[in-house]
Amino acid sequence: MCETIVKSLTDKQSKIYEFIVAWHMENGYPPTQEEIRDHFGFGSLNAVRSHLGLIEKKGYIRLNCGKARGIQLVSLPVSVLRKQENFIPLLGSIAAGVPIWAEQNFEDHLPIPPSLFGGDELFALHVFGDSMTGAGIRNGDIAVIQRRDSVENGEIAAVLIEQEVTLKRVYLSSESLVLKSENPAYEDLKYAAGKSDLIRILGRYRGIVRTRNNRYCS
Amino acid sequence: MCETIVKSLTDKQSKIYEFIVAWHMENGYPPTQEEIRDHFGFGSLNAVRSHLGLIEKKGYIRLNCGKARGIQLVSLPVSVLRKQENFIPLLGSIAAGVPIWAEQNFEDHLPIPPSLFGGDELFALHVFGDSMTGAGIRNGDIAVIQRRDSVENGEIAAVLIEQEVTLKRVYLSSESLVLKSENPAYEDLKYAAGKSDLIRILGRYRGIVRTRNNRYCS
DNA sequence: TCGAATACTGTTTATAATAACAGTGTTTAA
DNA sequence: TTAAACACTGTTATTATAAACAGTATTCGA
Repeated sequence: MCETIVKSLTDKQSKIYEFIVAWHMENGYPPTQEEIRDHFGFGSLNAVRSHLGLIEKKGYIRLNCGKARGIQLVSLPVSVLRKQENFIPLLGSIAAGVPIWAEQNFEDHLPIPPSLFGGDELFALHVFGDSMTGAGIRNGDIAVIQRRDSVENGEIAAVLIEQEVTLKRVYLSSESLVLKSENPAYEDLKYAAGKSDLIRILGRYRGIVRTRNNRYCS
Repeated sequence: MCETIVKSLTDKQSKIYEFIVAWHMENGYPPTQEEIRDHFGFGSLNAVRSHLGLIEKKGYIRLNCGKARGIQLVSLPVSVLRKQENFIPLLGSIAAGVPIWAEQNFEDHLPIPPSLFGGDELFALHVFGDSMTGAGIRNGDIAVIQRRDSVENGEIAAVLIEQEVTLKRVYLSSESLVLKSENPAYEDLKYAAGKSDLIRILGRYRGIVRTRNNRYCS
């Protein structure tokens, strides 16, 4: 397959891209350059045009020359078409220090409506290892997580520990944070209250999807 | 809310509607009236316009007056939504002696494309009890099953035993059929080869879906 | 500190696309 | 059998939209 080199967008470009996506979801077709201009309050169409050109160069859209509303969303055409409410984003390895929704974290989309897991801000992760087998979560499962900065005591959460994402049961007291696996072979991880910034809670566990071959292939 | 009365489309209208949907999926934006005209070989734009007007009146699309490519697909029509490729039927209690696909067995539809579980003839079942916890299948999970009359030795299958559906690991030899639970608390079920017609294999286990509250609410 | 990339304003031109008017057969159901 | 709804042709006007040209100010990394 040909590799697509997807460069990261600047803030402005990102906002314009997001607007196009949002408009498309809202209206069922892409905005015109003028509609983009009006939304951002530009005085000139060329502000839009030059941005679109750059966004296209970076591989996020395709401009169909001469066609009205000829903006194709390259990377997520399907998700936009069938609307985000029908998909749960599947994140790959999550880079530390990067917002979780950052483009670079996305790996794929599970064609499952989030409503099935009863929540918004859902994402999915591959589960590696057997640290949560006691909770019926196994190596290769896809865990569905709801984005949260904190969770209830005793809840299972996706946590980012030293660049790695794992599922743990979280117990937080005034003096310490304890992460328990549901597998006797694993030891609890304890963090003094002060040190708890070493870990980052990504969200709360909401469920799993397990397919035959333990992996999702589209 | 106001009820929309969706009338059925004529053949021609249906073809045009389908074309719009297909074009949209292909290109990421709707076709223009001219593009529709060209596709159907009409000599006049008004052929298209009048059709679109009728399709709109019947509630399938919305025409955004004056806007280029202003065709909104209003409701993913039931025909598309209901398409089997987007759903896995969730069967309730399965009545003995009745074909598994019988209407009366249907309880709901999981809005998950069967392709995710890599197969056809898929259906889903609620899992009751903890007989398969050793395989990471827990009470309340939804098991995805592929309709089969027989399964490989050692595979997990949905079997109908005395009016009840359960998941078991199936071992078949020339003289007997053994159904094993993955939980030491349960004893194996053994059937002499002759008696094996007491049970009925419904299909092979393909995966599970587990939602927060252990049940699916639509 | 200097060039390259970015983020714009302003104007004009060309064309893509819809709307509106005026018709003709053909099917379909009361 | 007779409207009413459907399935079209043909033409022209109008507007929605993109493209092209010519610039300026700002940010940012080497």
